Amino acid sequence: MPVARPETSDARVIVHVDMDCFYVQVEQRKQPELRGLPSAVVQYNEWQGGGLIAVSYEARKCGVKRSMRGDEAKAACPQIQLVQVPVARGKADLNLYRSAGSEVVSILAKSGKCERASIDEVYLDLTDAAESMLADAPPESLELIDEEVLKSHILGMNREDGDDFKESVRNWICREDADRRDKLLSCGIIIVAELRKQVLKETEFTCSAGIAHNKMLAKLASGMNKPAQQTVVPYAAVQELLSSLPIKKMKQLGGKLGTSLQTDLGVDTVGDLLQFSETKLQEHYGVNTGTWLWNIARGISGEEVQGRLLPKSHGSGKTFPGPRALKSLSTVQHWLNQLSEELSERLGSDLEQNKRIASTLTLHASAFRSKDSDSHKKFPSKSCPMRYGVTKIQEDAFNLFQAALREYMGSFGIKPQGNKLETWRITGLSVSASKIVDIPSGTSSIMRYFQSQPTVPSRSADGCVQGNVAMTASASEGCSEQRSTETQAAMPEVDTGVTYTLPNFENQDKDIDLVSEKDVVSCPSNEATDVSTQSESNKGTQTKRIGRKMNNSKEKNRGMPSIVDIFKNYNATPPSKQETQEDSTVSSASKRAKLSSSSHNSQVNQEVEESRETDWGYKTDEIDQSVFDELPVEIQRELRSFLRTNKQFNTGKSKGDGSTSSIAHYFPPLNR
DNA sequence: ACGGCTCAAACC
DNA sequence: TGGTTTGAG
Repeated sequence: MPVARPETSDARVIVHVDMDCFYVQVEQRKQPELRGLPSAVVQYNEWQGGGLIAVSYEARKCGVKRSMRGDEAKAACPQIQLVQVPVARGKADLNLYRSAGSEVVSILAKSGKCERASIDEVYLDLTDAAESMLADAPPESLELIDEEVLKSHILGMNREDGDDFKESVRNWICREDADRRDKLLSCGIIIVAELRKQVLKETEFTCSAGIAHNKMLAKLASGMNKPAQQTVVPYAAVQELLSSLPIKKMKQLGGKLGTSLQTDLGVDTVGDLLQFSETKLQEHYGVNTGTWLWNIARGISGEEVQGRLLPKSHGSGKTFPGPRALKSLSTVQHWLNQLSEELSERLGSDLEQNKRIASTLTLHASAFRSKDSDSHKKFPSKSCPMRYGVTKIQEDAFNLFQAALREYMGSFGIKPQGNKLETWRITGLSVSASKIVDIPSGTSSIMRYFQSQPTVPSRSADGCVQGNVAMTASASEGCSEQRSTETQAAMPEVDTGVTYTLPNFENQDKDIDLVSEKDVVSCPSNEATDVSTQSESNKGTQTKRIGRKMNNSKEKNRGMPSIVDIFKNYNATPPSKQETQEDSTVSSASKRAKLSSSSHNSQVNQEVEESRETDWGYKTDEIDQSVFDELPVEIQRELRSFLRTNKQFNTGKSKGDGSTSSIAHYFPPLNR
C-alpha cells in the first residue's frame, strides 16, 4: 500500500490519461472502415466466440459488455464487428497494442514527469508546467480559450443561470479571485486539452483525462466522462465527490480489502470512512493500510508520479482451461518453448530499443490434480538468473518447471512409481523476465554480446525439441539430485507427437561444460558482423573460447556479483535524475517531493546512501574475477575501461548528447 | 474447472 | 531474498 504523505496542502497538478476502449481504437486505426461501428476486440474465437477484451462505445450502447463472450455480444448486438487479437505461436500477441501504447507515452512524456501505468493509461505530473504557465500566461490573461478546454467537466462548478455550459467553464477557468490551487488546475486543464489534441493528431487515438491534485483523484476523474473528455476535481469538490462514492470504486479497494470494509466495518462509501479514527483503522488493517485509508477518506494521497516510461518486467503466459489442461511433460515443454520464444523476442526489442537487459527469469505455473481433495495446491514459482538467447531461455524455463514440479509433487508425498492414472494437469504457464537494468552507453561490445544471442530460433531447429535437454548452471541448481524417472512417472506422456529426452543428470557436468562454453564464447570480435548472419551460424562459430570452465555444478554464483549486478549498481545513481530520458530540470516541486515522501525505490536509495554518492561506482578490482571470466575477453576489456571512466560522467543514465545516434549506428536492428 | 494476459507492489 | 498474494486494466 502506498505510503500517504501527511501533507494537507497538495498543490500538485496530477493527470490521469486513459485511452478510450484502446484495443478497439488500435484496430479501427488499422481498419478505418470499422470507425463509428459497434465493434469489439476478442481473443480466441474458437470457444463461444472468444472473450471480449475491449468494446467500442457504440457497442456499449447496444448493451454489449466487457467480459461477455463473442457469441453473447452477437446476440445482444447483431451488427457488432468482432476483431480478433493477433495470434502468434499459438497464443494471443499483444505487441500491436503495446507499441500503440508507447506511441501515446512518448507524446505525453514530453510534457512532464510521466508514468506508464498500464498499456493504455498514463499518469502525468504537470505541476512544473502549470506553475510556469501561471507565471507567464495565466488563464485570466488569455483572450482566446480553446474549444477543447471549454468542453471540460469541472466537478462542483456553479453553473450560473442563463450561461451556457462553455461560458461557465470559461468563467471558472479565468476567474481572478481563485485559490492558487484552482489556478494551477486551470492551467492543467489548458495543457491537458492541448495534449489530448496532440495525441489525437499524431496517433488518431482519443483519450479521456482526469485532472486533480493527486493520483487517486485524477484517476477517479478520468473515468467520469468518457470517451474523449476531461474532468477536473477542484479541491473544494473533493469532500462531496467522496462522500457518496461507493467504497469499491476506489483504486485498491475493488477487492478483498473493500469487501472487508463493507462487511466488517459497514463502510459503503468513502465518506463512511470518516467516522473511524486512524488508530481504529490501523487496528483492523495494520499501520500502513490504516493510515492510507484514513487519508484517502479525506482525499489525501501523497503517491508520487513515477518517472517511468518503460515496463519493469516482461511476461508471456497462457492458460489451458478445463479440458485443455496439459497432461504431459512434453506438451509443457512445447508451450514453454513458445512462451520463451515470445519472451526472448520482446527482450530483444527492449535491448535494441531501450538498451536494457533483464537479469531474472521466473516461471509461474498453475496446476491441479483431479480426484483428490487437496487438489488445488499452489504450484510454486521458480526463478533463476537470466541468460539471453532463445534456447537458453527455453532450457532454463523447462528446468525451472521441473524443479517446481518436483517440489509440488513432493509436497503431496510422491510415489516415484507409476501411478499413470493419477493425473496432474497444468492449467497455466508463464515465463517472465524482471530486474531490468539499463546498459550504459559506450559499451558497444557488451550490447553486441547480448544481441548476439538469438532471440528467435533458427529455422532448422524451429519447433522441435532437440535431442538432449541440457542442464544449465542457472536453472538446474536446487534440483540436482532429481531422478528423471520421477518426473517421467508423474507426467506420463500421452498426447503429443513432440518427443523429448529427459535431462541427463549423470553427465550433468559434461553438459554444463559444453553448453556454457559454446554459449558464453560466441562473441564476434569484428565490428561489422550482421546479427542475423551471426545467429544462423551461431552453432558453428569458430570462436576462441575464453572464460572459466563451469564443470562443477556445485560451484554456485552465490556471493559473486554478476555482470548484471554491475549494471544494476551503475543504474543506482544518486536520485538526482528521474528515470525517464527526460531532461527535466530539478524543480521546486520535485525538491518538495523528495523531502516529504519516502521513495519507493528504497532499496536503491539505501544502497546509494550506504556507499556514498561520490563513491558509488565499482572499482575494477572490487569485482570478482569470475565475473570477468564469464565474458569474452573483448568485453572484459571494454568493461574495464568503462568502469575506469564512468565516474567522470556518473550523472546517471547515459545522456543523449549525440552519442545516441552514433550508438544507433553501432547496433543494426535484429531481424525480427 | 473460462475472462485471458499482463503488469506492479506489498508482504513475509 | 525469492516467492506469494493482491489488485488493476
